[in-house]
Amino acid sequence: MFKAHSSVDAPFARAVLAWYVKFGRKHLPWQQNKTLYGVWLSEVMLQQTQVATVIPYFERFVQSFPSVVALADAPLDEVLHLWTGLGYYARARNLHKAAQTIRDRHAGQFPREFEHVLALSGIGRSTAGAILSSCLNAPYPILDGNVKRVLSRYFMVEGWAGEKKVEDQLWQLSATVTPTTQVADFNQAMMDIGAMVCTRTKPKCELCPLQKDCQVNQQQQWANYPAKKPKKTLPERQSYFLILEQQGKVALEKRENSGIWGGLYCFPQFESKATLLQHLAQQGVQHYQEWNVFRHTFSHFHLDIHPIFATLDSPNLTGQDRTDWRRIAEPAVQFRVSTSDKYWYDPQNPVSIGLATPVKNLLTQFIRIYYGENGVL
DNA sequence: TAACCGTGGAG
DNA sequence: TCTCCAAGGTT
Repeated sequence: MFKAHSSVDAPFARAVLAWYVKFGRKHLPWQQNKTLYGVWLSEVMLQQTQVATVIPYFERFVQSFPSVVALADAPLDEVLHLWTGLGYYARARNLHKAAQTIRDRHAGQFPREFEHVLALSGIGRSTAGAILSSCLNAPYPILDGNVKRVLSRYFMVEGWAGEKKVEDQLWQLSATVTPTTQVADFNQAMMDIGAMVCTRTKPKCELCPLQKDCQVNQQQQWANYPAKKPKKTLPERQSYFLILEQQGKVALEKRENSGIWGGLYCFPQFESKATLLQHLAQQGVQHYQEWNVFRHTFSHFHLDIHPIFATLDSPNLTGQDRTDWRRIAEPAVQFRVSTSDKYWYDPQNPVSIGLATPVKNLLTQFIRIYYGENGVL
């Protein structure tokens, strides 16, 4: 495991640190009154996610869960609720699990030792280094997308960073240029340079503190570095969402804790229109309404969503309970949703559960139609 | 090693 | 409308 190698007096580190004093970001929410907990939370939220997207989520999260133990003690549904729309929901599940590990095995204190941090769910080498360097100035390099781009260009590294050989080389380079002191500012500066100066397209080389010795700049080759990842066309899948209404409430199911939208609540899904209609027929429902089809794109496939709306309009439920849905007529209570995997969701009195973005949007659409413009979500 | 895992902004 | 990809980690 490489630690930082460089001296702050090395030209690379000096240039980067001097740039940071003048132009670096110092006013992001998680940079104020730094705590290991807050920095950890921000680093996880920022994985594969842009700063502007994260800020409001971060604010809501620390408001609801001011400490590691508060997070650990919260129901997972509440955590996923606050993560709704941010994507990569395994991050939220891992965050919750790690908080419980910290509560139970580290006396509620976020660990300060690299190996212990790395062992927590959802924290890899780069995130562990980012947390400890940012909070404690511990001498660990980082390697996020920004740093990869800066180093790939400065040293003109060949090959796609997804290949282990290339990634190993970038880690080695990062450790070599990272100083053993002032690591917090240095690492932040490298990310800032990557995000603000050494951008993917049209880098502002004239504003870069590393311009003089940057190999890509000298050869006017920025467009070719870093190497692009080999692209492949995303497969297309179809899914039929049943939006089943009864007395103003909508049927939702809790998804498995793994896979896409893991742990979130979703409309009952069907692979074909025929199977959905067959299901409806079994409920004695004859009428339905097809809403507009729309495409939702994930990182690795397209999903064409076909929403089909129907109503269970006979309120006198004789107690026969012929359908799955009628067995769950009791609405879930706030904070106790997990006890049932199917329930009637009341959009006017919403419980705290995780909802995928298309589900949330369809619920909004439902409210507009069913309650008019005054609905609550 | 490669697939899996979300969403939204930029161009 | 479509492609690319962002403060990556896990399986």
